[in-house]
Amino acid sequence: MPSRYDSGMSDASVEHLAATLDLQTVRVVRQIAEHGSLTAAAASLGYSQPAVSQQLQRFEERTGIALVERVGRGIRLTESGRVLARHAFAVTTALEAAAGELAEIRGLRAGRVRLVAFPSASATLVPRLIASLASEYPGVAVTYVEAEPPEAVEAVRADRADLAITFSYPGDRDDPHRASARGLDVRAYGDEPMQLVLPEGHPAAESDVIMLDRLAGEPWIAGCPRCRGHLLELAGAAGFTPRIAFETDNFVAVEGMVAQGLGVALLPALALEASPRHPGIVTRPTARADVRSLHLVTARGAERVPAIGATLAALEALAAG
Amino acid sequence: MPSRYDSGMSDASVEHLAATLDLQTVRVVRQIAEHGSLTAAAASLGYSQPAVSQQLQRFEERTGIALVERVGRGIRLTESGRVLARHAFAVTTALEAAAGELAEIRGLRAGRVRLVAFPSASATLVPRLIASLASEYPGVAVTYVEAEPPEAVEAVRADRADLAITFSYPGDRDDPHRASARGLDVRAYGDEPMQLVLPEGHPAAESDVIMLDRLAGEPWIAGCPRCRGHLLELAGAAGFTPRIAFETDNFVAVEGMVAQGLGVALLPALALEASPRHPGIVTRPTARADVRSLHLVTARGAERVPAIGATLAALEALAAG
DNA sequence: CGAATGCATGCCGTCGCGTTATGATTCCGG
DNA sequence: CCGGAATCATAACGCGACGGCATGCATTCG
Repeated sequence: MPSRYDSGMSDASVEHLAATLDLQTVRVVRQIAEHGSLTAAAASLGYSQPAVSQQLQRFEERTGIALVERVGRGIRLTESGRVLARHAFAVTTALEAAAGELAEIRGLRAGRVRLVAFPSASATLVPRLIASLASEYPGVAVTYVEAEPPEAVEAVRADRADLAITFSYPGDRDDPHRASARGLDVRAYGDEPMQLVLPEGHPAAESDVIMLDRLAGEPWIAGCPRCRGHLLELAGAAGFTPRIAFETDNFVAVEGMVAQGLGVALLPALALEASPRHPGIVTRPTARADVRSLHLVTARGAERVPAIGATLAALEALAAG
Repeated sequence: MPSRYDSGMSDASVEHLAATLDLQTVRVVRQIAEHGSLTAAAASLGYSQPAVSQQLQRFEERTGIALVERVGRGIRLTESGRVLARHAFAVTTALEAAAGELAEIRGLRAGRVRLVAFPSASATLVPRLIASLASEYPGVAVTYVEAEPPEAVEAVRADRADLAITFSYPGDRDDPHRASARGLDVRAYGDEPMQLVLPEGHPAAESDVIMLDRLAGEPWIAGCPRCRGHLLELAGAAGFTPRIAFETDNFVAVEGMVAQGLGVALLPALALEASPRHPGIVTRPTARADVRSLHLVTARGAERVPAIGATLAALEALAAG
């Protein structure tokens, strides 16, 4: 014969109980344990007294677990109530720890951003960026690795980096705007002028700008594979196929070779800025003012990550300054 | 100049953030961290996919904290998301621990009940009660202390006991039904017959029941103060004032004195049951079938505490059996 | 014995939070 | 290169949880 004293749901599962435990009840019970009365708990939580009263009633009806019992004109926690209050401390403490860390990240007092950029940015753009971030947000950790555009984009996709600085040139078959960056955010970050590099005294250097086809017969010193692709693209448009005499991805070496009269080269402006101007060379823009485009690649929505947003903002400031 | 990349709420307080952290988001993020996709997290939580999608959006709008970023056709957690996921484990673990303990109590596999009862119940009612509880609910801890009714009620009020077994007699000025138990629950637990105790061979023992006034001239052996009060009350109703020859709260001693012919006594049935019948005495009910009433006193609503409810049910079963 | 205290109750408006249906991308296989 | 599957976002909608306020009831205190 069932007693009138059984709860009627004594065998409900622990999982279901955990799923129906709500934070409000946990907070309420914690405050009741600390203040001893329902009214004081309500005031402490910024609620009206009936609110917490109903909160408890809903919980008790839902779970069949009595948390408080009336005594006189007040209440006190039952055994279950005290048990929950004890755990409530652990729960709210863990939540506050989480909130603290999130606030640190949101306030840019913590966080990290993993940069990846092409090599010629390593000596110019990236150091300035890192210095700017470090002085403004000392709590944000910045890491940096070098990688050519295709690998850089892949690093973002595979979550090995947060922000990739890439470049592309018109006609580039690996243009980050195209398929390789599908599902990512790509921001244009301005254009970088291409500079022709000639030995001092080269006849073509007499004019301020140079038609590319004037150098059709020169031996060329090519850079990295993609830079070489850009050269071939531009030369093709100008109606000739350049004769590649040397190849190296070391820009300083390129300048040295040009100074030695071994050939001419086409270098992006950043590469030339990376080191003090090598003696014995001159640089001229192309007549068509050719450029390569810079891009910032992130996961979609990543600008809302404070550290990444701050990095994007710093990059904008660098471009403007 | 504010950048377009700032969140717009970077200085909101940690307290506010902790207050707006909700359990659903914590659970969702935990599942996303474990399953890697929003759809799988939804399935794991038993929700539809849009539900968790909106849950995340609401959180991000409320707090300005991005938890996920899109990549390809999927998502991944941001830095903040991973931080929250890490803490989410602590939070849900603490909640599950709480749920587990509550379920144990609800399922009567744990819990405690603190009993307090009057002395003559110690040897009869209480042992049977404890034995019954111990065999049916081995996980429930039972403690017991002896106290006379006024102190027993006070123990419940002061949270030194959960359940008091008390008695009262008609006209009792300390009747638990009255002011002393204000704000508590009082349940009637039947009546206990009062028995007159006479030495063997006493002339009044020849009849099956005894009119109290037949013993008006006898010396009386009184029990505890309240028992003495009951005797005075009944004798007063019968028209005489008993002459108290001895007083002791030791019921066995009372029986011994009666057996020695030192007087007669009025004892409750439970006191007589507590020990084997003392030789040389006989017991008879009073002609008016006088009784004292038993009561069970708890905090209001305490019957919903599983261990206390089970104790009440066990007491009912004992009374019925 | 009236005033004050503490909790419960009833009523009600709002909005959080689910659902289903549908759209927009992305990825994959033929 | 082109459907189809997979994944998340969006829209529309309904319900119930959850607040507040006003009020009632029991207890306690002066």
